[in-house]
Order: sequence, then C-alpha cells, then structure tokens
Amino acid sequence: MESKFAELDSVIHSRVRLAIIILLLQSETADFTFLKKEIGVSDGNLSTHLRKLEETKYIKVQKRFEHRKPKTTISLTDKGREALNEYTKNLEEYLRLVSEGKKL
Amino acid sequence: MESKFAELDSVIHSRVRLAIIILLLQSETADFTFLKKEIGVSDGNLSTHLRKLEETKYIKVQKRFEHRKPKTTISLTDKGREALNEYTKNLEEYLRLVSEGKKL
DNA sequence: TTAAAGTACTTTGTATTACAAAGCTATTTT
DNA sequence: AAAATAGCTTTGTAATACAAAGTACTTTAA
Repeated sequence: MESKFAELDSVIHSRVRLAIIILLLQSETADFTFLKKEIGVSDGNLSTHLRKLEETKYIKVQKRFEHRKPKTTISLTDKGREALNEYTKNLEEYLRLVSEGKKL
Repeated sequence: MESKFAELDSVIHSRVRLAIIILLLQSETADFTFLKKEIGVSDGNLSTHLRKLEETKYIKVQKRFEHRKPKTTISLTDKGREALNEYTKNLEEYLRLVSEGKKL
C-alpha cells in the first residue's frame, strides 16, 4: 500500500451505485423501476449507472418480456459482492481514522 | 428525506479530500508537502482539491513565508468539522444497510 | 556569477463522470 | 386511431479528476 489511505473502488464509490448494490444485496433481484423509486434518481442517470456496473461485471442484467412488456432483472454477481466487501472494508478503515482523529 | 439513501456531501465524498480532512483532524494543521506525501497524490491534484475545500470553507488556508520559502498552512474550519460529522453519520448508515443486507 | 537543481506551489489541457432532457419502442387506454 | 403510459437508451452539457507544464522563487555547485 503506497499510502495509509487505501484506494476506494471508484465504481462503487458513488452514492447511486452504492445504493443499487445495497438494494441488490437486500432483495437478490430487482427491476429498473424499483431501483429508480428507491434511490430517487432519473431514468437516464440510473441507466448509465447500471451500464457501468454491468461493464465492470458487478451486476448481471437479464432482459426479457413479461406480460408483453420489457422487464429488466438485475442481480449482483460474485465479483460485485467481493468488490463490495473490499470497498466496505476500506471505508470502515476511513471511518476508523475519523473517529481516531476526533479523540486526539 | 426523499429516499432512504441519504445524500453524501460530494465535497467530502472523494478519497483525496476525505484523506485531507482526516489528516487535518489528526494534526490540527498541516502543510502542502505533508499532505502530498501522506496521501500520495500529485501536486496539481492536491492543489485543486485544496482549492475546492477552501471554496466550500471546509478548510482555512494560510500562506506565509518561513525561512524565505512559501509555506502554506491548512486547517479545518468549524464548518468543515460539522460537514464531516454529517457525512460520516450518513456513511455509517450506508454501511449499516450493507451489513443488514448481507444477513438476509 | 551564473547555471543547474530543488522547493512549493498554480494553471492549463484533457479525459472521464454525472446528470437530465429528449428520444425510442411497444403497450394500454380513450 | 390518437393520446397517454411504461420502460428504458441516447445525447448533450456541465462538473470533476488528474497530470504535465508552468511560475516564482531559493539553494547548491562550478
């Protein structure tokens, strides 16, 4: 480690993408509209964040038709889960440094 | 709150700027070179991050000459300290959601 | 004394990112 | 059949992150 401040996975370090991952962690699968409502983000914005997570292979996006309507189901991959673990580990270390700093 | 996912102060939500704030929390004041070495970031990058923190009034930057050389001393403001508290509070909530999600 | 190297930054240029508005395709309602 | 709705994607723009180059000195070495 080059510095005591670990890198923070930039794909996860975004409010919207972290929220997406948390929701996927909780509900195993989710659809576009659900994520949109829970996070309170615009269609376009959500679309690009999902694209990014998919490119990084942190999520798997399954598109199919249900009742003749497009239905996108999104789920976390193992890679995504691992990346989240690493990310939260690092983040906790930052928080630890903060509370340590306050005590001095 | 429009969503269960709180906003995360975008000024603080940056690895470099969070690191700057943590270092200031620990040592009260710091200079440019110290921050640069501790964080492992380029001159230009650090300069712009400091500028941003200064514009937001989260830090106070004092420039003076010491031993005929420019010496920049940086310290956290009360506003910065408050913003950090709010930020870490929200961040802890995200982490809580993560560990809650894992248990399900 | 003056040229080269170092210190302590700031400015500039570029590539990446975040975001919303507008667009697209298909369906449902009137 | 037209208008409204659903479920997205594409596009345009503004903000961000970053390193390379630049500025303004001071120190060292020849």
